[in-house]
Amino acid sequence: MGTIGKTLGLLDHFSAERPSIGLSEFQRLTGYSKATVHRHLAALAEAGFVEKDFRSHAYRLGPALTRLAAARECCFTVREIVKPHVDAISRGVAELAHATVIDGDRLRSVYYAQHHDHAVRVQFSDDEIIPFHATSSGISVLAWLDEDQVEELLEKPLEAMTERTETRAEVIRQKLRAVRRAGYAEMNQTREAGVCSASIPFFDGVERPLGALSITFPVTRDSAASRRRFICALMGQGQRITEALGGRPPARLLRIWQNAGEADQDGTSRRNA
Amino acid sequence: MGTIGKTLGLLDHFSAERPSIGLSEFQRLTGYSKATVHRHLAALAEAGFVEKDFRSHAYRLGPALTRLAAARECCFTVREIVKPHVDAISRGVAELAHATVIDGDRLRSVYYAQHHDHAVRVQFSDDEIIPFHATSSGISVLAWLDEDQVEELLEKPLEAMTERTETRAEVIRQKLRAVRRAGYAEMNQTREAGVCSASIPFFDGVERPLGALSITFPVTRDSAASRRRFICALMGQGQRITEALGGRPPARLLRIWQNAGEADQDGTSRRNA
DNA sequence: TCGGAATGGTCCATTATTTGGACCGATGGT
DNA sequence: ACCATCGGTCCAAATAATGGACCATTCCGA
Repeated sequence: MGTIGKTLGLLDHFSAERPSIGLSEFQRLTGYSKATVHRHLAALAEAGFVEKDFRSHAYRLGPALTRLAAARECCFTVREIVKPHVDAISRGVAELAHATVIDGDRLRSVYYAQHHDHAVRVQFSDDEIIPFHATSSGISVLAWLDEDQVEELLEKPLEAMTERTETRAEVIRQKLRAVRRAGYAEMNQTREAGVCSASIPFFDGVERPLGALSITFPVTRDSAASRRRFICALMGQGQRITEALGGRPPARLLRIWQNAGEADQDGTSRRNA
Repeated sequence: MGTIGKTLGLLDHFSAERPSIGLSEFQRLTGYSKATVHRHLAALAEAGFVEKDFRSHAYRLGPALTRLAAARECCFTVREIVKPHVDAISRGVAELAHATVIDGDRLRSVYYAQHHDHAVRVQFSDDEIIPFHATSSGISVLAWLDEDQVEELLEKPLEAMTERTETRAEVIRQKLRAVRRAGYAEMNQTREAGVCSASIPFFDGVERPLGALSITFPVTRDSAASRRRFICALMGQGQRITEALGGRPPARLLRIWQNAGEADQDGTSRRNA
């Protein structure tokens, strides 16, 4: 790795938990000599990527990052970032895939890709209301949201959108625990009769859920095998879509996804043998 | 300048207006050889600071920036960034200084610093309503806001908070033009009887106004000389506070501030001579 | 009050990396 | 079919990065 890589690597040692780092601490974290670390930090500081704390003590992330991130966001909306991943999912499983983001007390659709292989397919329009409690997207997001925020949302009365919609907060809390363990959420006709869905969440840079990626399909195509395919496809994109958004999934979730992927590999090879 | 500085310098060529740049274009922009530019971009891409467009064409800002910016924002609120600048202003002019940010259709106070030199001083509390049309902060922000957003705000009925509050949209539009030319806004008892204020806006990374920095003082201390002092102090912090926030003021405003600063220098030296 | 062990920071000869011109294949316009 | 331009690669020469020794300051316990 070249000098540039090393220097930029320094920035990765900052996080929400470790917002400022001193010279010696950096030396220990990186293994480079003090002089090297100091020169790298000086160069980063020169460009505004880090800044020194008041009495030239510890270093922390600098304003240039905010500026550049704003420039990126400005011409590169969530929709565009998410698009290729939604398209990939949709192509992969030949069903409706869509991405939603948190917008106050509900989710907002940012992009969806319809697939045209099936005569029977789920219709979808952009301006539909997507409540947390009645959709797999919502549940997969809630599962990784701050407990306080979850409670705030569950306190309000929950609308029963179909006869299968769960409206009891305690049952939903239980579901969230199961979803956290499973690494994905699936729902069967809780929002609209005849429609099932499966979802995984995606995250921002500090492991907060931003929204969800989901597959929506008619109940007539629901089976153990198809659900397995859908969930596998979602998990395959999970890490990629979060990274594309500049985010980082919780390590715990990442492990679940990876284990699931390996288990599936094994299954596939056995079937092929 | 070392290698690192050159590499990071590449990122500065991206902006809202030029969101993606090809290899040859970079070569022209920087003057470096194609090989050099390519290697720098490859290193940046490796670290996620830029990403290549679909068919390995142009480069654009990468997800790592979003991630790091989020980490920075997470432990480093606007309040903390703004604080030293507000304190500096307050100390410098011995008056109440405060910073506000846009919050929907009004401003929200994020920090203020009271000064205790005067027996008579403006009282201020955190939860006051700060409407755009009746405050210098609001006017200075409006002056640099999207025309569409300005119109949206001026369409609503404007409350007369004192007998001097301007409520005619057309007169306010006129005022905004004057404020854009002047580089600052000042108001005399338009929000509260006996209270004057002067403000300058600060900006995000793509030249959108975020909020304003202002000095608020009793009308009894209003004079041409004091106003001049206040405005001079504000303009002196203008660029710094925006940069600390990771932002960039419009070039046009920057020129106005610099010219004003130089003019004042001249004035001072003449007075001292 | 003192001394030791942290801390942040600098210097310089050695070392390893960066540099840019020449060169290659691909693409697109005329 | 041509030429211009694009992104990308290679390698000897030029240059910048490296880290151990060293210094000043601060902090902490005796």
